[in-house]
Amino acid sequence: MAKKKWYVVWRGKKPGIYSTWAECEKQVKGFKGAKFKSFPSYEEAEAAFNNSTLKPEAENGSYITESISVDAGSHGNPGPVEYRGVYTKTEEIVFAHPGFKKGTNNMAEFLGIVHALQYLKEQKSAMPVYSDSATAIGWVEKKKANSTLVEDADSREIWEEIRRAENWLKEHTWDNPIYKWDTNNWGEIKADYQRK
RNA sequence: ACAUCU
DNA sequence: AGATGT
Ligand SMILES: [Mg+2]
Ligand SMILES: [Mg+2]
Repeated sequence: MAKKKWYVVWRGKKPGIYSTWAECEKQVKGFKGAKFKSFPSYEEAEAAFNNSTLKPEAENGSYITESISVDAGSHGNPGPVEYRGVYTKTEEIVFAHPGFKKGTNNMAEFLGIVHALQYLKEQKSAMPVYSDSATAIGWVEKKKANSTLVEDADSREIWEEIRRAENWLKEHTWDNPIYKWDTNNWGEIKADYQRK
């Protein structure tokens, strides 16, 4: 038989350090997104539990429910695209674009974030905006959508909207932080179209 | 590789 | 299995 092990549960029903697999399993079974690992000594387990930075998939805290979450949907990529924003806490849809004839996933993710900033500025709200698109968040920060989509008759509409959005970003300020939605730890963003 | 879209 | 992006 192997030597005694210690079990750290970072995310489970009750996070903590457990001395038996049975106890650990109790905290972890049926808990979506559970994070746990065994250690050969209590010292190592304690260090790992406290040093949340050196965990397998380090994660701290959760998301802010008082926020807007945006997401894009498409039928093919490139293809017809749309975006929408929801109130994270309730999943209530607060805005939705009817769709563009042809665009890319990243263009629609970008337009969704910008629309959220415009909407929240109008509401005089500084609540955060969540997006699961690292690409689109980067484009908003640079105020430049670096899409490779060729502009033709079908994509002209979205390209014009992209230019309007870039111009709006350059001409306005906002107080809303834009955060990356951590899909791996939190599941699909609340604005997701559930097509996958 | 990472983050997305089908 | 394919495309959009850093
Ligand atoms: Mg998305
Ligand atoms: Mg989605």
